[in-house]
Amino acid sequence: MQITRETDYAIRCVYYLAGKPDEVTMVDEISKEMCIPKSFLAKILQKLSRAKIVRSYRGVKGGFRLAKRPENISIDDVIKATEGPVAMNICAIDKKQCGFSDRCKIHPVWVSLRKDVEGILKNKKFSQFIA
Amino acid sequence: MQITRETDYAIRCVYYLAGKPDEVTMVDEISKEMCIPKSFLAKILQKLSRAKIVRSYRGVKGGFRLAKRPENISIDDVIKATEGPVAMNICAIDKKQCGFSDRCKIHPVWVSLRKDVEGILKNKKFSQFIA
DNA sequence: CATAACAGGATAGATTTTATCCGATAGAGA
DNA sequence: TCTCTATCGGATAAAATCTATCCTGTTATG
Ligand code: SF4
Ligand code: SF4
Repeated sequence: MQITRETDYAIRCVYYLAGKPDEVTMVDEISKEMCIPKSFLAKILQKLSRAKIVRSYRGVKGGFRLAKRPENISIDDVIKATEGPVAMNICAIDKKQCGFSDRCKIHPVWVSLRKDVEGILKNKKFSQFIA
Repeated sequence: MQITRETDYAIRCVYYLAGKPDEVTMVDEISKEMCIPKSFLAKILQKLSRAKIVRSYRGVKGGFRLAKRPENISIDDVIKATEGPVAMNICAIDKKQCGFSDRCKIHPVWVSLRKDVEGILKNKKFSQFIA
């Protein structure tokens, strides 16, 4: 029912980077400022990087920077990057995941709820959270 | 992000019982009809019983029956009984669960989303699902 | 009082979560 | 070019949670 710590960290991390979208920031700084275990954060940033939410810079003076403007990154994007699509039940993503779905009257509840929640989270852009 | 199998089973189980709200049904029957492992279901029914969603009858001719009318049982009630309050993040239930919540601009998103989702699920009564 | 059916506690395998570590790689600057 | 720094990516693992089963005890029926 809940997002994982990993995803929460990811959101906090993007939130921090959104505060200085033009600077390259080291893992170590984000880790300290946002209270996220450094080695774990490094792994999370790799996922965000593959999802094109952040860009990485290696070597001396390296670090991370948002790959897009904060107004073009939603909370939903970050969740997708770390733990896949939002859904409150397996059948909301893929009906076939449940052998019971053909006979199931509850199924549409999850499909519709997913649509609602996804819609809300897609509308939460990081530009809204900057201090 | 997702409800557990246990909760899905619980919902299916209440759904089945809602189809015959005045009969006492054995675990074995629910198990077979709804494709739920019997011993697991027995445990789940204990939780539903403690939550006053079903009533149990012991001894010969025993089994389970809804403790209320289907129109007075919501999906939210069942989720609460098996895995506690609906929330997409720890801080949506209790701000203090996260040491970062005082400084956190994302926090209100989860509080508001929780309210929305809870509202939707509270409105899904089992009377709506009867065939 | 024999039997049927639930109650509740103990247990355990599988999976997921939450990390950590290390060798490899790439870039900046001397 | 050489060195230093910071990320990359894979391996690893402890802890927590999920999923499920079993067994003993209790209760009610006929
Ligand atoms: S809601 Fe119905 S279709 Fe979806 S997982 Fe549960 S039983 Fe299957
Ligand atoms: S959203 Fe903010 S307050 Fe909530 S858990 Fe994450 S960091 Fe903490």
